[in-house]
Amino acid sequence: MRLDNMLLAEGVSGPEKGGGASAVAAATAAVGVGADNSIEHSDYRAKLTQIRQIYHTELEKYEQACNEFTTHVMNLLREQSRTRPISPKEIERMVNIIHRKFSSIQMQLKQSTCEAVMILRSRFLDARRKRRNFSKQATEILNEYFYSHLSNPYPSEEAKEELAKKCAITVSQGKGSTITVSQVSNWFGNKRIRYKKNIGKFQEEANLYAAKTAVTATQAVAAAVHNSQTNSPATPSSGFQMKDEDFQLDATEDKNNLLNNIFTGSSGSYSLPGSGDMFMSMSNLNGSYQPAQVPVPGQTQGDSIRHAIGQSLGYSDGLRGNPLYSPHGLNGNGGWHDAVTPSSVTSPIEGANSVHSDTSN
DNA sequence: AGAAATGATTAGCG
DNA sequence: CGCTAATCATTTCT
Repeated sequence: MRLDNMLLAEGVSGPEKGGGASAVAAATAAVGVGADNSIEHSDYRAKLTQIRQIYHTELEKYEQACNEFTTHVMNLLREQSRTRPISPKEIERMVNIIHRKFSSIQMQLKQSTCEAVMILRSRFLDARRKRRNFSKQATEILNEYFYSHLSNPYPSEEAKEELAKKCAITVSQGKGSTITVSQVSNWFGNKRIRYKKNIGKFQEEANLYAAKTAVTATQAVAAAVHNSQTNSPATPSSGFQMKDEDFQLDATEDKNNLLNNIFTGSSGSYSLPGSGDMFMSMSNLNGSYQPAQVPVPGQTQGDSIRHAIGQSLGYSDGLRGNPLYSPHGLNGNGGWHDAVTPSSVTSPIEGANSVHSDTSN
């Protein structure tokens, strides 16, 4: 019978109580379709054993009830046999009827148990229902990679593995700690899409991570800042028609915010090790940088700071791919080419334009 | 409570 | 098979 097989496969039926461990192991093995589900197993196991227990107790109850009922009927028949003759055949027939009734009830039990297991399984396997956000550190690592490879954010298999490992290591504090390669792939898929869809929204993040990866070489920065005033390294001028206006339109506001955030260190837990030096340099470069609530004519000041950063930090891969500072790898069609098409952008870039909802002013 | 963020899944494409 | 785009379901933020 199919239900029996099913239950057996799930480890619900099969070995009677006592052999639980092996049964559960079999069950988890059966459930473990993939390979990467050694997490949260305990939860599933607990639920499964619960189901198993219920199933067995119910089954036992039914059996007992069946026996009791048959003996009861037998007694009745025996009593009746005094008043009228009852053939053994008739008795057998009765017993059969009773047994059939009870077995049908058992079928129902099995079926509902099966259903419960299926539900449990689907719940368990459908990770969407058990989504855990990655830890701060993990997303940080992933973001770092993403923004430092913004021109081509497609990590190779090895890179994915490494990232997964790195995330797992830094996260090793408790639940949901292991991040698999496919999770890394998912993350990058989501990130690419979402970044592309609304670049403006990610501007702050992009700059933050760009700066972050950049500060790992603060000395170089300091050195670069001094003689970068007249250099122009940051725009390779590769026939790319990404107009700066696109960014300026939607980014001026963000720019100021993020700059404030970066340099005041007010954005959460982010701290910039060498920010003091950098800030000083920047301030000197553009003359007047007011820390907090700038009245926001923004453009000039933001631009100068932008250039200062772009020039001083332009060596890094991260900034090369950063839309604020240089043409990024996104083409108009939505592709992520770093080989740029000569001089024909067939469609205006939607992602950047669509951001400014208020065209007035 | 509702919106936003986010990880996972799915269909479709090359 | 890996990617994109759309979508789902859950978590986190407001």
